[in-house]
Amino acid sequence: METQDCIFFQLSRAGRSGARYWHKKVAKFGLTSAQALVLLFLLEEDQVTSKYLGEKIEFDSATLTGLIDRLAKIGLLERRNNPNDRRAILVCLTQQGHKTVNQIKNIVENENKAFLSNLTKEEGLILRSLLKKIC
Amino acid sequence: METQDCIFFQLSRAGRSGARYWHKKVAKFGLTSAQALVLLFLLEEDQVTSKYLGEKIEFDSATLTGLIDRLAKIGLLERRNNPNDRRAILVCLTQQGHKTVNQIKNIVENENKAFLSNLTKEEGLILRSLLKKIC
DNA sequence: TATATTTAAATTGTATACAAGTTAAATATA
DNA sequence: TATATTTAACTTGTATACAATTTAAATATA
Repeated sequence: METQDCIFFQLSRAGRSGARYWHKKVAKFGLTSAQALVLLFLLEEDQVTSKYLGEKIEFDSATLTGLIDRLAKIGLLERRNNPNDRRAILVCLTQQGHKTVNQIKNIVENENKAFLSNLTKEEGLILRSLLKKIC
Repeated sequence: METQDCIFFQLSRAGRSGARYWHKKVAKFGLTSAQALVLLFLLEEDQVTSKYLGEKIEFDSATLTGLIDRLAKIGLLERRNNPNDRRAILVCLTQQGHKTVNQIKNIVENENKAFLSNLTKEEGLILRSLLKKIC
């Protein structure tokens, strides 16, 4: 088997390729690709614990702590106390965070299409379903 | 569009999932997932420049410098002078490197199959061809 | 030939990514 | 209730990942 055909190589390369592409699109907002994804998830479900968010997007708790730190530092979200559990935090979009993520929301669908422009619509759907199946 | 269906998220997640899985399999050799991939490429084409290797596997030159450093430090490869170009190096497997990468070679195909066990053989082929198309 | 430009690696700095361990609070159990 | 266990987030340390810069050597051009 050629190493070029090794699935671990192919998935790693595709993940990096997507992240580089996406980063170029969100850099204008001062964001990394991972940060932009976190914000998009928070637009769907705000005021969630770090634990919940990490399970949703499959981010390690250590990774998420750093991500939240940096997004808080630039004023896009904030940690709030969780009244139900003093160990936990609530990750909340700020007003500025809402503004920024709405702009990202406006481009994400088109950038998905652009990134997959080498595929037909059907191929795009198949790719997504296969990726879901293996994760 | 749900963020779960964003291709940048899906590719990032799949890449991380594959890397975690592969790392578990090569950790017994004291290797990370990226290191094991680099060694597999060197098994196919040894004594190549860092530049060439980076283009082949789409690794940044800075990333590769570090990877080569660490693989050299544990004795699996070495930098040699390139007689044709004194700026360049030649990345070469050591005897120990050959020994280790041959053991990895023995497991990589089965681990590919195991990782993709949720897919049929056809689906696996389709996934690979779609990933190739977008990279 | 002398100078300018380009190029291969390495370096620096920031951000994931994740294993392992810590801390404080919640929950289970004696 | 007192103690043990579990849990959420954070911390620490190592390894990618990559943009930007530096260094030294190769190549192009005046």
